[in-house]
Amino acid sequence: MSFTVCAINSPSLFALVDGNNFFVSCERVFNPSLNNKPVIVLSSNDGCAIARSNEAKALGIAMAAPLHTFAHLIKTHGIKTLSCNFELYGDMSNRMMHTLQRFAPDVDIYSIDEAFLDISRLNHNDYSLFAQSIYDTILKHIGLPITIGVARTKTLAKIANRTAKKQQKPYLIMTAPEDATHALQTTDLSSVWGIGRALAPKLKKLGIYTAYDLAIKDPMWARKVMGLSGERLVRELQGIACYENREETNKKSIQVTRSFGARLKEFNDIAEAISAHATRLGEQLRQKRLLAPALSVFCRTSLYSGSTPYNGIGIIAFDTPTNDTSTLIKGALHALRQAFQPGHIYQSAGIHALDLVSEGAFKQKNLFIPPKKESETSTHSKKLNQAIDSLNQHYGKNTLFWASSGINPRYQVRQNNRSPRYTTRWEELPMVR
DNA sequence: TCTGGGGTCCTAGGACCC
DNA sequence: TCTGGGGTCCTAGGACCC
Repeated sequence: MSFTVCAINSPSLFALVDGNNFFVSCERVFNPSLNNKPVIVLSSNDGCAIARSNEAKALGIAMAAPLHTFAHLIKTHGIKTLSCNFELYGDMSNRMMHTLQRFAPDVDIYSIDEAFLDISRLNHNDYSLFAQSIYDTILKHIGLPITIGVARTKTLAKIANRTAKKQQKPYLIMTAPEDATHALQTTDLSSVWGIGRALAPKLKKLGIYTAYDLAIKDPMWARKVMGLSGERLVRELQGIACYENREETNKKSIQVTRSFGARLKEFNDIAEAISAHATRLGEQLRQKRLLAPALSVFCRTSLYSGSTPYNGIGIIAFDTPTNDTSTLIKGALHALRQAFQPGHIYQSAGIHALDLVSEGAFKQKNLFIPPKKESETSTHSKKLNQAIDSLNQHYGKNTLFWASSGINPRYQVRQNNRSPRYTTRWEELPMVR
């Protein structure tokens, strides 16, 4: 096969670092009795599997499999099931990403457990040594096992990483195009980064079954069949980088969505959930110094109940973009009144803020609010939010909360077996006896 | 009893303008 | 009686990711 390599004087090179079974590995750091056992971390409400140890994968438990579909295996194989503990995983992720920054100046954090290191200009002689040293450091300092894939493009680095995992190696170096051939031939099309549910069957009908089959296509053909992203994908598979590391940019949207711990019918119960979501949204907006110009709110019934699902949506636009919790709650409840219809059995509700603007960039004032009044109220609410945020940061989430979120709310998620938040709560610090 | 939650990017089509 | 064509912007929805 003939690959076109990109410009010879500055070939790109990426290392994809990916935590192995990340959530399970985070749990094992603090609970070694989980080692070598089938372990599953469940989604909120303990609904389905969102992380599986290798032992659990070997039992045939699929990603996102609902708990009840493998309940019979739990007893017979002694599977440990844990409720998710995102406070712990988020903190472990921060530590891992921070450590990775020692190895490359440009780290693109792609998800909670993955980062692309742009190592184009590092000129290492031996990338195996480099990868091994990353592996050793993360294992020693953070306690997490990782896998590293090194290749000319992000898409190939993904494939290198996946292939290394399959071979149970800590890393795979795929710097020369010919190194990639075998990995591409043994990677199923549907495992390629960017090929999902819709494209895989479409391409298979056209006789493309592996990553290799796609890599030898003409990029312009791919453009016609799959659009711009298809063209880029084929080029990436051919070793021509189309995706650089991303600049750190502001988030464009934030959503807070939860399934309820029980099915809910009453407006007031759902209003409490939405109020709690709006509070969380406010915290996140303020932390990132962002403002929401508008919100959409939804409440929906279960997709699996048998009856026709209902999904109500309501929208509220604010006079001026805001991150004030009290304003967000009022607006969200107003929007919920549009979304809610009596008579349904609701399963989840959420709130979604789009088109976020940064606090600094937003100077424009609303024409219809007298400047003095506006600034007084906004200074007052700013101080209140700051006070609540700092109390909650210091003493733990929900030390102070808004009464509209309910004292003993019925929406509360079920978490029957959540591990302690070892690294972020003083009172949950691991004890050495 | 029981089926997650949080993101980004691209595209097609409509509205609108000249 | 005749009723263009091209451009931009916005939005909803689809597809993808973890």
